[in-house]
Amino acid sequence: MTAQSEEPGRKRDAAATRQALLDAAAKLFAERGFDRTTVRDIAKLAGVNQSLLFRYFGSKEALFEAVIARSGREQLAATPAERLFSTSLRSMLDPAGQPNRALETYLRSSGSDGVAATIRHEVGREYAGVLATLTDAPDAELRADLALAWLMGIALVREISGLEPLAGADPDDICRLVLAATKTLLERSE
Amino acid sequence: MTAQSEEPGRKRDAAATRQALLDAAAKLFAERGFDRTTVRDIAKLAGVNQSLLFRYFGSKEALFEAVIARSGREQLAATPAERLFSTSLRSMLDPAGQPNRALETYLRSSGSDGVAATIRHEVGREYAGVLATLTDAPDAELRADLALAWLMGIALVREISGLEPLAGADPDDICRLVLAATKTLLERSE
DNA sequence: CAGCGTTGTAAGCAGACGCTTACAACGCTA
DNA sequence: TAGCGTTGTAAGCGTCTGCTTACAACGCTG
Repeated sequence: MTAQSEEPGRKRDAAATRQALLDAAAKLFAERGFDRTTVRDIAKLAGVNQSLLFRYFGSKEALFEAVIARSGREQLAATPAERLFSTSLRSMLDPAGQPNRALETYLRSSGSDGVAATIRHEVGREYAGVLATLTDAPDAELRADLALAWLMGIALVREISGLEPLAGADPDDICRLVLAATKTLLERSE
Repeated sequence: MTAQSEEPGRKRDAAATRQALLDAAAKLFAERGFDRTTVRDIAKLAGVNQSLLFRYFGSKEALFEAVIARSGREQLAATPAERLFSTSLRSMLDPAGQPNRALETYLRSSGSDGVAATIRHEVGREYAGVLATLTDAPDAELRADLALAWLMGIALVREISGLEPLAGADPDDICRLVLAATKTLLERSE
């Protein structure tokens, strides 16, 4: 646990290797989900030997947990509640250059079980918890779950199924329709 | 291609074996999706040797195609357009004893590619096409896609993620909220 | 500089996967 | 009843999976 040099051009840098694995895993888990990402792919993208993945993280599931723990709460912490829905919607509609891919990872790992399922559950609960603060209806949490479900469904049908015209539609048009419909769900009564 | 005896208690009955494989595959594909269902599981549930699966269907993908082709268009043919959304919604909310699991299969196979992806695409297009007849808005098809996306998202979050309170909510409550919100999407301008 | 923990590499293990092959048992027809 | 196509079985092929092991290279500390 001594101080580590930060200069580039290094070899034998455990911290850099860990980070490379984390970055590679975040990218691949978001693109393919947990099951369809192999430890060999992650190690190859990170440019390191695959056995190091197990040395530093113990298992593929533990790596997944580390990835989600890092990226999952970033958007929640960075986005005010009243903008979370539209921000997340736009984030999923615009695949390019989005730094936060927590929901994408969530979606593409929806078939997995084990620890991956547990983590998915927690991420979903946190998003829904924030969305629930947007309405004062007695069933606020159910409404929030339904809104989140729509988000996931749109991303599912658009990015995974490629259903037209949704897949090629203008994000603005989608936002307009969805936000109009969710007004009855998430607005305050006052 | 001669006539086949239909009496029970038979052995060496190719038609019955084919049907057993089809039934077993339909059940498992709906429950686990394409990738997570193995040909060994299908053959075991059908009570036949797994090599017969390849004799009668050629490949796992071809079996999937046969399953979808059979069950996919049943609900579409049996349900009038104006009831398709609520019927499908209730069908997905009530997992027990539902004869039609086309959308469930669609959902749980969302991670697969290859022929499975193509078939998914077609099933989605057919559902959306019917839903699009419910509104006379110029962007009717986009609205239909969004409605279908909500269906899929609700099923995803409810049955796969198990997010509460959605997962344990009364189907009636869900239907009420969702149908109220989709009124702005799918109603006619009369 | 000797010793030793740390970082990295190469090879391989056991199991699961889709699919194929070789062959046995059955039953129709000539 | 002899022949032959059909139905079913058992075994295994090649590949991929997550994960482990054995070992080499490095660099700090005594």
